[in-house]
Amino acid sequence: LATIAEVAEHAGVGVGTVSRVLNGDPRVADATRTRVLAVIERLDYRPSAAARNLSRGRTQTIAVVVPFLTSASAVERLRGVVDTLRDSSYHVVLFDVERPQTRDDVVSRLADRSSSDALLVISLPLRDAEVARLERARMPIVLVDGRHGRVPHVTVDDVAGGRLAARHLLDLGHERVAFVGDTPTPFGFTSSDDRRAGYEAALRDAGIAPRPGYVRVAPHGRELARRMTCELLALDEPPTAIFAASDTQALGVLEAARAAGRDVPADLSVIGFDDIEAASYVQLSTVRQPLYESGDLGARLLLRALGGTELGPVGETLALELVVRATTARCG
Amino acid sequence: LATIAEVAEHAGVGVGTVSRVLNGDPRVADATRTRVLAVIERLDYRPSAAARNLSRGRTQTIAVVVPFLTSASAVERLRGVVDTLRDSSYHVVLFDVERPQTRDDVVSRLADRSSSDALLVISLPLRDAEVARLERARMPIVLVDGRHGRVPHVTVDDVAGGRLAARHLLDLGHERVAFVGDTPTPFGFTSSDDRRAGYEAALRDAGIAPRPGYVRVAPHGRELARRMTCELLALDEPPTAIFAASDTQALGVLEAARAAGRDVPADLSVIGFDDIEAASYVQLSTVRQPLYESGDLGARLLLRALGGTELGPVGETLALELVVRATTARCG
DNA sequence: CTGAAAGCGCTTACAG
DNA sequence: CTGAAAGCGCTTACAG
Repeated sequence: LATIAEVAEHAGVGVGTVSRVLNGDPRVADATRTRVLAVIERLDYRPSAAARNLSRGRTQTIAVVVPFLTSASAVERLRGVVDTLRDSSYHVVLFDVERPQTRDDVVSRLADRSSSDALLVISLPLRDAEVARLERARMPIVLVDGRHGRVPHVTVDDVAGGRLAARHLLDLGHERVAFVGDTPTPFGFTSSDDRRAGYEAALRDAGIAPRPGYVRVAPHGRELARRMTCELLALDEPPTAIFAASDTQALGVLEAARAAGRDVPADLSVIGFDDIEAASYVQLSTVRQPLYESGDLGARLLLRALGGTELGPVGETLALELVVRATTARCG
Repeated sequence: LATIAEVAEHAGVGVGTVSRVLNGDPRVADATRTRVLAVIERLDYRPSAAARNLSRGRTQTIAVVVPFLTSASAVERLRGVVDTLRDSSYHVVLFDVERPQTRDDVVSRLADRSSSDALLVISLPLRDAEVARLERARMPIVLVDGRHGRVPHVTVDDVAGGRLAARHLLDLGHERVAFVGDTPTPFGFTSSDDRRAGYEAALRDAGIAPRPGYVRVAPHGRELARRMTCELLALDEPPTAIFAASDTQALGVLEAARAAGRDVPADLSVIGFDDIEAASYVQLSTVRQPLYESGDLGARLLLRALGGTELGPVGETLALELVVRATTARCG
């Protein structure tokens, strides 16, 4: 309720001096500072963020865009971002993008320095036109789980990850290895496709011909993965192993296996991707990608950019790791 | 980059007129409006949020405080909040509170109309002094999964929920029923205690004397729940059923049972609380509380308050539901 | 070390 | 229907 003018009045100084005290400017006499601080305390004065933002031209705010409900992994990345930003002086404004329409609105509105100082985008590709507009607005950006030639980003090598998963199954003697993944999304994700490419490359390298019907895709989600698996298990020659493009989908695969009376891993090996928390609940073998760390690193990069460091179009690639638990075993 | 003054200049009008066009004020001639809109379009003009906030005295921002990593259920509530607020004109500023220290800082800083218009607090009790200060700042507040005499809130009846869980186990013929829950937290949560109270009441009603050592508490988390269960299972007379105060803890219970070679539900029945997504993965019986809906309803209440409706200290109590899956069965 | 004043970019009575 | 001007509450050169 109190304003800087009232504080100045009560302390018998000018507003400029109060402002200097507020901002830790050293050129204020100790006696004056003490007096001003006492008045601030007494009046329970808090500077208006809105006024400060306007006059400084900064908002101390970072906009974080994330497709929230879409995947458990996005939440994990967000945690990394929020944890890191908490110790900074920046606030996090959360934009949850579900529909492509919302995505477009949000991204276009965000190219606006008056509402946030910087932009962190999780698991959402940016179009060239959008990047251009953001650059024009001189808005620092970092992409987490996204890639763009002109924007700093944090990713993993999904193709290598797909290879890793498939090779694990091949090493266990499996030859009938199927893939369950995502259809192309309206947002333009490519992770699932990249993982499939890695899977196919690994099979090729092992001299195994691709089988028709062994690659299944549907919109992301456990339920549809379950259904695709039902179809796979009903084939004349069903797979002995399945690589799911995400742990969420692997959970659907496990569900279908259980419903079909297939013992995992005796009858069917299953491997996922991500290592979300639920993966360890069900002892799922998977390819771990550092989700939390990706958010953490992305936030750090952004803070560095806000600190004035020119990041350039750097891409940080985080390491993947095969995590063998109880859902994969030797074939036969 | 463009300002309202430049738009006005280019359109040959005053800034007031541009402002009126921006805000949909009807008293602008159609011709003028068209001309102004054309200039806005051409200059790619976007009003400065900071300037608007300062002059309107509102920020179009809702601060959401949530103990984020602490529990899967908090994330689910947050989803409900964010989903509902997305279709409003309000932005969500996320405050993730992990340490009690952070909690205090955040809550005290938040009593400030210049940085947000309203406050939504998830799973965090508010102290009287804090409520008083918030009221003084005339800041609308809603508590989700919290209770306070003077603040609108959304909760469930945890005592009744505890009863529901225990009675389910009793109905199945169990007499040696243990409880695994949380120690009092520095934040002052009481859900676990309330659920335990319900559990104890149900046992009492059934004429079953409380057994020493059957009630175990530790800080929230799967791992510690696992350890407590190990101890329970090592008792001379181990329980035949365990009620965990949350699904997260129930997952730890299941882990311990598996490690100890106890078949669930043949040797041990397990029931949780919450019905987080992972519960269905592992076929966990549980008491479902509407997590997403609690966030959704909380956000709606807050929007109503922001719309000028006086809410009063209403408390909305959502319904609980027993969900029987595969981890509970008849005793013996 | 400090004050007076301009400026940040909007909104909104107030006149006309 | 529209313009000129005050006001929102800070920050920051500019003088002194």
